[in-house]
Amino acid sequence: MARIKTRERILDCALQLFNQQGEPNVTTLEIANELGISPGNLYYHFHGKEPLVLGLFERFEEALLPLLDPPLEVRLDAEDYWLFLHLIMERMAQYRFLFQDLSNLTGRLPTLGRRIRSLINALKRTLAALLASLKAQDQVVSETQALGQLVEQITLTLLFSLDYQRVLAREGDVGVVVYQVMMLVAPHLRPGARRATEQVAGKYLQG
Amino acid sequence: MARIKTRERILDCALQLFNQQGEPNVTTLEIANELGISPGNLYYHFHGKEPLVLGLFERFEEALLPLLDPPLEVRLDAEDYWLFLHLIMERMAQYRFLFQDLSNLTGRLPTLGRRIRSLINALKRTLAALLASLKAQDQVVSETQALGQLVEQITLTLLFSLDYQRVLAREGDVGVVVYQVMMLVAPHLRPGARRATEQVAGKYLQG
DNA sequence: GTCTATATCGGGATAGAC
DNA sequence: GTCTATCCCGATATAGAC
Repeated sequence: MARIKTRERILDCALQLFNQQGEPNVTTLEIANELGISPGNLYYHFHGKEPLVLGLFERFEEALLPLLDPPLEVRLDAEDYWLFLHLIMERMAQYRFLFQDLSNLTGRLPTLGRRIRSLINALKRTLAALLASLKAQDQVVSETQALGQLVEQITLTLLFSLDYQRVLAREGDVGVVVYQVMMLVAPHLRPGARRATEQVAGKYLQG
Repeated sequence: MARIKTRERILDCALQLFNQQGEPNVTTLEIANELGISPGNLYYHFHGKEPLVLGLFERFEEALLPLLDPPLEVRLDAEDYWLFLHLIMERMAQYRFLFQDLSNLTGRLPTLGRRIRSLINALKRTLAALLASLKAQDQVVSETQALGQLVEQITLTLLFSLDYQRVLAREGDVGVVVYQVMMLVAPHLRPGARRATEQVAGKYLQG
């Protein structure tokens, strides 16, 4: 049949509501009502909110993991780095509810916590590998200590910047996050690349 | 009488439990039990969790605001900046529950949201003023655009770094946050100051 | 697979005695 | 101010019919 399976529709709807209102503020009843199905039916597919969140996390993981296996053999430049970050952030923004209540979720669902940590570590490794590649080409001039810290800082920004924007009652734009990260990396680039990046960053903010 | 007023004891206890377990995971009943008073009594003093959170926020505001009125007339150097950040972070850490569920809290309690935003803005102004002062003394070399972004980045870090550490199942140390911010500012310092800072930062991480 | 109806449970609110 | 006892409600869980 052409109709999407109910299970998938539930996940889609839950994702939407979670993202809009925050996971703790959405009840299973609301999800059922929004979908026009009964609470009992929803319970048939997902025994509560917990498995729902886990189900959505699996989707997220599937979407993100392929990106964390970057083709390092090719020669890349700073532009590629921004593109890469943009793709990451887009996927994270699609599941932004996961990051709005990160400590809470990871605290309540230890399984989720472990898997998220492992995902974050994969992300850090990738970010570090790409930076190392840029350094090997002399695009990046900073020392290793500083770069290690830079990776931490980029990760922090990717994880929490949308949240930060929301707290400040701003729109929550992926472009802004990428801009922030560009400005974060810029001081570590060699002077020429640095100026170029700061200019591109300014344009990025509008688009 | 020598005994602390019940109202204050409730606030103290709530703060402790909120910080340990996260505000959403603590019930008024738990607080009452922990204190050895009845739920009814607690309700007599605070009609629910909402006024409790507000009450704690007021305390936090009182503790932080004096710090956000820095003596800009005196000549300061980078060292003073780190000390200042350290003091800020210590106070924030004392009320860390506020930042563990920031979007949630500000979403649920619009009043709190407004006041937190205003506090964040005061913080940003102060951070910017101090950076400008360092720039006036040629300690800082970056352009204004970059410095504006740096303020955003420092703010983000102060607000979310403890949370980040918690998600990674680390200890949640104020020193680590200050270290992160130092490494964030370092690339904007003139070469001499930069090296000095990176060295001090390394030591800071242990202490 | 999907529905309706009901049970359960936990947290918050509240009355009234002391 | 503080206690005990109870009520209320929203959310989740579950049984059983269709």
